[in-house]
Amino acid sequence: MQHETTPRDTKAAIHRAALELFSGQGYEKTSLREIAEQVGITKASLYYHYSSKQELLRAIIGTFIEDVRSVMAGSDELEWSPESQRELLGGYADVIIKHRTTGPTLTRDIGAVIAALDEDLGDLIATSRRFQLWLAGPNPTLADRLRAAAAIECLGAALSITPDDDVPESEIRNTLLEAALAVLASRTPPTN
Amino acid sequence: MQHETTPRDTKAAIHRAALELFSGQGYEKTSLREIAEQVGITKASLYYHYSSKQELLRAIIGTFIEDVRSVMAGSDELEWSPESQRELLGGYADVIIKHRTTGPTLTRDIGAVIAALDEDLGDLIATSRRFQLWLAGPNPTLADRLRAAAAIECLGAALSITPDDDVPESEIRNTLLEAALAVLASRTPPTN
DNA sequence: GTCTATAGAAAGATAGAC
DNA sequence: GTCTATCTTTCTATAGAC
Repeated sequence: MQHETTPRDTKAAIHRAALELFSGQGYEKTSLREIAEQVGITKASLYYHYSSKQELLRAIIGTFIEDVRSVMAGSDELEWSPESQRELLGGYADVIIKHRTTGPTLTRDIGAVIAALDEDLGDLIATSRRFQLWLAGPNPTLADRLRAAAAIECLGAALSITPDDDVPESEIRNTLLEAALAVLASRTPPTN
Repeated sequence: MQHETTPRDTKAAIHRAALELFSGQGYEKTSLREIAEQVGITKASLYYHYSSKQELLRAIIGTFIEDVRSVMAGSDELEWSPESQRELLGGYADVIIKHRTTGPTLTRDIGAVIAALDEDLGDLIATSRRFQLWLAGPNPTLADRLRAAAAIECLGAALSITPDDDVPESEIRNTLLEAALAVLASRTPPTN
């Protein structure tokens, strides 16, 4: 309780400001000048803490990516069953809700995120594919895989809820999880 | 069959090139130099056909936006019923699938799209909100509205399917529509 | 750790000849 | 309608003093 803008952790302040600006107006449209301005330092000082704009982005999305991969990797060890399906999907929902503030940056600036991931990208894509396939259940048809994609997309709706809405996170989680499971269970009717 | 790069419609060629580049690497990361290069003209010539980069974006998303709004506006005239719900949701799916190539640009560069919409934005947001509320059914709870958002998100999965996949569009449509309806029908179980 | 100053590149856009 | 040439602005990033 000594300073207004926190003591020596300018680094954290930069992180916060960047996250806020990236979320609000996108990665490309946000300049380091703006970030520095919001923190109250100069661009040059910013470079003391982060060696590039891309590294700043990496720092922001890092924990999210790690959490997502960790959950998805669970599909490599868990045998498929309705119960494990529910469990993993629930874990996925938890991660998304936990990182709700980082979400917009991730979904919106995919291009920049992909570039920032660099060598970790291949791994993540492969893990994601395995997860989606696992989610589709045993011997999945094309439609099953489509449903798996849709179920994942469903959980993404958590990002479209503004955090200051008076909807408790537990209700968001439950509602969307049930919705995603309903998607997986849905089957096209006889004909149409 | 007189020319390689089509006769006098440079404008259409610019449109195509821009759509391709925007989809591939994003709006902000694509420069007018790149677009001009791909078309085989200079930047200056490009400005003869489109007065700004933003107008080029407007031209690209224009028909999509109009179609989406048109479908959503249907909720203002149709009385809610399970049948009309299915009908409107189906129309929404059709629009998304129809504009699949434009989709990535729209979802990815939201910031730029919002800026380009400018005065049409307010209208679109309002229409979208009414549509979502209508979709949630009569006397919707918060959870109902969440499900409506998730159902819409569901249909967005159509954009994540690469067009050269050998999945027929009709199957995509049916599968995702049933999935979205399943979301709307899903209800959280007793306790958890 | 923070600053001033600036390098170097690339962007969007315009003027005016042909 | 297309070009060359150029303006103006802004960006990321670095050098070096304090």
